[in-house]
Amino acid sequence: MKNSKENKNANIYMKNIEKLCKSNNLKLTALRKQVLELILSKKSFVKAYDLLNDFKKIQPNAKPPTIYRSLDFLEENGFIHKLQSLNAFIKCTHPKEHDNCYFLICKKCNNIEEVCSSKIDKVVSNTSKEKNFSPKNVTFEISGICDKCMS
Amino acid sequence: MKNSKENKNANIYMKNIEKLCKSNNLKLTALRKQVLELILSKKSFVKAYDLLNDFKKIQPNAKPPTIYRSLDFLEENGFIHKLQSLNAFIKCTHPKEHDNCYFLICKKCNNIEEVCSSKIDKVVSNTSKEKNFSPKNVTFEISGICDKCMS
DNA sequence: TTGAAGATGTTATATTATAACATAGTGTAT
DNA sequence: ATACACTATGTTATAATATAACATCTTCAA
Repeated sequence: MKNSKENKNANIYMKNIEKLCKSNNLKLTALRKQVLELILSKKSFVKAYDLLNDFKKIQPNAKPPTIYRSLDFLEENGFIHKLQSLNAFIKCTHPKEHDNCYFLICKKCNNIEEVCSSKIDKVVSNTSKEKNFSPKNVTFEISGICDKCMS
Repeated sequence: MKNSKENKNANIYMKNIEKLCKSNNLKLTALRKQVLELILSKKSFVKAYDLLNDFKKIQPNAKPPTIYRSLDFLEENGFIHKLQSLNAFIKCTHPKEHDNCYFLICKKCNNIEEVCSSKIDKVVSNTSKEKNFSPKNVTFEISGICDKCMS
């Protein structure tokens, strides 16, 4: 039963988020939790309006700001990422455990791999020192063809 | 006379683009050239619809596809970059001379610094080998506060 | 208990981008 | 030169993404 395994993983993930919110004094409201649950239920990234349509099944009068505000909260607190090159959203694989990460985006199967590496932090911090630049947000996305789709 | 200096630089830049198009058998049509000129006339990035409004001064019946098609051509051939985190476009500082580069985006003054570094190529190629991923496009944008705006 | 701050509801609209089809220009094989 | 295939541009319409602005409701601390 793959689905039940996925549900279990999503449950574990959500418990972790709840704990993080508690310890960071963040309000994981019912709305925000529902939106996050929908995002977790996806195998890959999700578009805001697809999420809205999903959410309308729970709450038929939902509107774009409903979704976008929750996305803002979830992103600000590092629970999800926005993929800028796709205008899409995806769960963070290890919330609050890392700073920067990058994404391998397969154009064929739409699979996303989130990679955390100290190398990218080094590139960012080295550049920043060199240029006297104070970095706040990093977007690093590599699109191409993944292992599976190559063969 | 700062403007005349900038015009001169834009002219030199355009001569180079013309040469590159000739040698790469690319059609730099009047339309594409005009759009590129408008982009070159900007100190920083430009949004597609601002470009459209500018362009309407030359050709009042211009429509979004007019601009987007030219942007596509210019981007595909490496003469401009799309800044994914801003939905904006900016000239490439050294067309056809490099593969990957990244951008330091100042949130205060909107200045963009294009940085080319072999380090990013290394991160990309190392990751790709490790993950057996075949990279095609790289988006790497760091937003923050620049040197000037820090002081 | 009240009132300030934050969260959500709601309406409207702004912004970004592309589909689809018509027309015009360009180059090339005959 | 001509016709025909290909590319570029014109044009209409609409899709897709995102936010402004204001109303109402909650929450929680003073």
